[in-house]
Amino acid sequence: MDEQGKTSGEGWRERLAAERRRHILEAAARAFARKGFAQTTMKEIAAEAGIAPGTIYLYFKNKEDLLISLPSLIAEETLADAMAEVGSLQDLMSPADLEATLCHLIRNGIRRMIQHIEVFRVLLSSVPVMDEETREVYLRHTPLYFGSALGQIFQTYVEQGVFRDMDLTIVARALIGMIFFFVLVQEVLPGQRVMPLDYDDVAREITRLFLYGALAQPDETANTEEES
Amino acid sequence: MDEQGKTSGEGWRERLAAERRRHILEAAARAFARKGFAQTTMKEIAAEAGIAPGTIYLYFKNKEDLLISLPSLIAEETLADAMAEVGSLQDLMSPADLEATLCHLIRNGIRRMIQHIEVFRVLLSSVPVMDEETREVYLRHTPLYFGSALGQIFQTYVEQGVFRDMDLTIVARALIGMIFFFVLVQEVLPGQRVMPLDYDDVAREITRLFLYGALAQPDETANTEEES
Amino acid sequence: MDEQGKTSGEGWRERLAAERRRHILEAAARAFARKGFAQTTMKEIAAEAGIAPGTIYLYFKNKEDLLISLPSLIAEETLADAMAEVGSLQDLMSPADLEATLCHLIRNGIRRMIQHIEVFRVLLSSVPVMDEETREVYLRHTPLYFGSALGQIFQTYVEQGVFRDMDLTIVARALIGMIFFFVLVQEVLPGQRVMPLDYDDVAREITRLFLYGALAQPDETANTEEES
Amino acid sequence: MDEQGKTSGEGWRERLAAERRRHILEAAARAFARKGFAQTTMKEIAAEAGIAPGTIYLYFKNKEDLLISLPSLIAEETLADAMAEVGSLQDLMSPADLEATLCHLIRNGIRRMIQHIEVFRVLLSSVPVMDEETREVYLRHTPLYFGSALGQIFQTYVEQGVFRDMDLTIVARALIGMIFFFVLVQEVLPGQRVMPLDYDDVAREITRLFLYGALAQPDETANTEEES
DNA sequence: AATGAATGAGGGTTCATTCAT
DNA sequence: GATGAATGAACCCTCATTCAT
Repeated sequence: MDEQGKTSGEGWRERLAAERRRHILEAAARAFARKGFAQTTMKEIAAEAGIAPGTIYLYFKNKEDLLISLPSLIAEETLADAMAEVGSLQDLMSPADLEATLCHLIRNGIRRMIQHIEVFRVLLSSVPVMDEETREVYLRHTPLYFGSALGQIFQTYVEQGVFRDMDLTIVARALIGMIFFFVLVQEVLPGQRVMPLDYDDVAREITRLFLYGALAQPDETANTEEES
Repeated sequence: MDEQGKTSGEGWRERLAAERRRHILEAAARAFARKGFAQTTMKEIAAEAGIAPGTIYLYFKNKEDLLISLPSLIAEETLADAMAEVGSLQDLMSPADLEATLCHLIRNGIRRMIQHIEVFRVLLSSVPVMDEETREVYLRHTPLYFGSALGQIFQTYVEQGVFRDMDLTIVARALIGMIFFFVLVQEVLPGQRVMPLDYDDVAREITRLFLYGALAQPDETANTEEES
Repeated sequence: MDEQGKTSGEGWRERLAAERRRHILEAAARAFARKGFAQTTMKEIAAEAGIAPGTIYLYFKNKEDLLISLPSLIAEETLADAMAEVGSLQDLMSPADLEATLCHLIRNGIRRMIQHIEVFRVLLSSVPVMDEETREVYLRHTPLYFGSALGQIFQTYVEQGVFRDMDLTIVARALIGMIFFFVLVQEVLPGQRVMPLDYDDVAREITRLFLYGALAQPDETANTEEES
Repeated sequence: MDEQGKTSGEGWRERLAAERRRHILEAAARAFARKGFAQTTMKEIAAEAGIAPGTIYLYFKNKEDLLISLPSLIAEETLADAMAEVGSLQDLMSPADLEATLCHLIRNGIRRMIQHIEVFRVLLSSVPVMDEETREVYLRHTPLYFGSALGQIFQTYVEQGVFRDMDLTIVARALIGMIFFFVLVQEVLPGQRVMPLDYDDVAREITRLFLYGALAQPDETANTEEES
C-alpha cells in the first residue's frame, strides 16, 4: 500500500509535470504564432503561460527545444485518425461514394489544420531554417506526410480502372497542395484582402476538380446544371 | 559638351550605386535564404557581398529595409511576362490548344519561381511575421497574385461551355496551390528524402489533372492509354 | 502574520531594489563627472558599479534615463533644507544678524554644492544639450532655483529700509552668481593653476561685498531715491 | 619680380586657406553650440560649411582639433581690447568716474560674451571634460582670465583708500562671477521661463552693488582695519 | 519546484577617418 | 585641393540562460 501510495503519488507528480509542460508549450505556440520564433522572447512565453522565465527551463532545455517540441502538441491520435480516414478510401470503387468520402476527408483535413493553425504557422516560418533532423520531425506532422499513403490507395483505383493512368506521386501531392494552399492563404497570411472562402465549398470544389477535372463533359453538362 | 559630360558622369554614378545596391540585396537574399531573416547577421550579409558591414547602411536604411526591398529583385518585367502569359490563355477554346498552353504556362511559372527561389524562401518564412503593409508588397510578387486574373479568363471558358460550371475563385486558387506546393516541397524544404520530381512531368500531370480530372472517362480511356 | 511577513518581505525587496538603483546612479554620476556623458560607456558605468552592463537596464530604461535621474541623487530633503535656510533670512533687520545669517547661508550653500559636485559637473556639461523638459527638471535642483525666493525676502528688507532701493531680481541673481562661480572655478574646472581659496574666506567676503553694497546708507537714502 | 609674384601668389593661397579654415571653424562652432560636441557629426559640420566631410581633414587633424581650435575664433584683438579696457580702470580715484567706467566695462564684457556665445556654450559643456592642456588654452579666452588683472588694479584702489581692505582675489572673482552668471542663465540655458533681463540694467545694478560694497566708508575704515 | 535578478555574449547601427578618383 | 564612398571599431542595448534564494 505504501508503495502503491508512492507510485500513485509519483504518477500524480508526473501527470502534473506533463500538464505543466503542455501548458508551457501551448503558450509558446501562441506566442510564436503571433510574432514568429525569433521575435518571441522567453519572457513573453513565460508571461503567456503565467509563470517565471526560469521555470521554462525546468521543462525544456532551451528555446529551440520549445520549437522542436511543438509538433507533440498535435497528438499522435490526431495523426492516426487522419491516416485512418485516408485508409477509408480503400475499396471505394463507385465514383459517388468516392466523391462523398474524398470530400469528407478533405473537410476533415482542413479542419485539423485549422485546429492546429498555430503550430502550422510556426512550422511554415521555421521549417526552411531548421536543421535536417528537426525538419524531418516536423514534416511527419504535416499533410505532406500523407502523400505516399494517398498515392498507394490511388494505385488500386488505377488498377481497377476507376482512375485513369497517371503519375500517382504527382497527383497525390497535387491534391494535398490544393488543400494546403487554401489554408495557407486564408489562415497563415491573415488580414489581407483576399476574400475568405467557405471551407465546405472549397472541399466540394476541390473534390470535383480532382475527380472530374475542369473541362465540361458532353454528357455531364445537364447533370451539373441540375445539381447546382 | 561640358554639361553632357557631367550628366553622363552622374548617370554613371547612379548606375554604379544601383548596381551596388542590387549586389548587396542579392547577397542578403542568399544569406536570408540560408538561415532565415532573424538568424542572419549584418556581418554575414556584408561578408557575402564582400564589403564592410557599415557599407550596407549607405544603401539600405536598416536590416528590415533589406527584407522589404527583396521583392524588387524580381524585376517588374518578370511579373509582366507572367501576366502576359496568363493572358495568352484568352480565346483558346480547343482543349488541345488549352492543354498545350496551360502546360507551358505552368512550366514557365515553376521555372520563374525556382529562378527566384531565394526570395521565395525568405518570403515564406517572413511573411507570416510581417506587418500588413510589407506583406501586401510581398504578396504582389507571388503566384497568389495571379489568382484573380486566372479566374477571369476561366470565366470566359465557362461562358463558352468549355469549362463546366464551378466556383472559379476556388478553382483558380486550387491550380496555383498545386504548382506552389510542388516548388515548396522540393525547393524550399531542401535535403529531405522526398523523391524529387521532374518539373516537366509535374507540369504535364497537373495540366491534365486540372483539365480532365482523375476519373477515367469511358470514352477517353483508350485515348489516354494510347498517349502514355 | 503571514501577510505581514509577506509585506515586509516585499518591502525588503523594494528597498533592496531602490538601493541598487541608487548605487548604479552614483556610479554613473562619478563616471559622467569624470569623462562627460557622451564619452562614458555603459560598460564603464557597470564597472564603476561593480555589476554587469546588462544589469543597469533592469533599473534604468537607457543611458539617457541615467542622466535624467541624476538629480534624484540630491534628496528632496536637501532642497527643502536649503529653502528653509533661505527662509531664515526673514525678519532679520539688524545688519549684524543679517551678516551672520547670510554668511552661514552662503557657506552652507557652497558646502551643499560641493557635496553634490559630481551631479553639478554633469549638469553643467549636459544642460546646454538637453531638451526643454529635462533641463527644467535639472534646473530645479540648482542654486538658480533659489533666486526668486531670495528676491522676495530682500523685498521686505527694501520695504523696511534695511536695503536700498534696487532691482531685486538682478541683485539676487548676482549673489547666486558669485557663489556659483567660485564653485565652478575651483571644483568643476579642476587641476588648474588657479589658487584654491578657502570657502570660509570666500563666504565672508561675498557676504560683506553684497551687504555693504546692498545696505541703505543713512546719508545716501535720499540721493538714491532722487536718482531713480 | 618672379619671386615677388610667387610670394604674393602664395600669400594669396595662404590667405585663402586661412579663410577656408576659419569658415569651417565657424560652421563647427554653430553646430557644436546647437547640439553639443559629442552629438555633432563631421557630416553635419561639413553640411553647415557647405563642403564635403573629407575636406575638413585638410584643415584640421580630427574632430577634437576643431574643438581645440575654437578659441582662435575669438581674435587676439578682442582679448587685447578687453584687457585694455580693464587697464582703463587704472588711476580712476573718483567714485563717480569709477562707476561710469566700471559699468561701461561690464557692459562691454557682456556684449563680447554674447558676441561669441557659440564658443562660450561649447566651452561650458566641453571644458569639464577636457584634458589639462586644452582646458588651459580655453580658459585663456575666458572672463576668468581677467581676474588677476582686475585684482591688481583693485589693489591700487585699496592702497589709495578708495576701496576698503578686502581679499581682492575673492572680490575680483566675485565680480566676474556675477557677470558670467547672467550670461550663463540667459544665453546658455535658452528657452527657460526665467524672465530675460536687460543687460544695461544688469550692468548698472552690478556696478552699484559691487562699488557700494567695495568702497571704503569714511566711518567704517577704522573698524575694517581693526578687524583684519 | 519555482522564482526572477543578474549575467554577458552578440547583434544592429553609427560615425570618425581614410583614400582612390 | 576636393570629394564622398567605404571602412570597421566601438557603442548601446537585448535577451537566452543561469543560479542563489
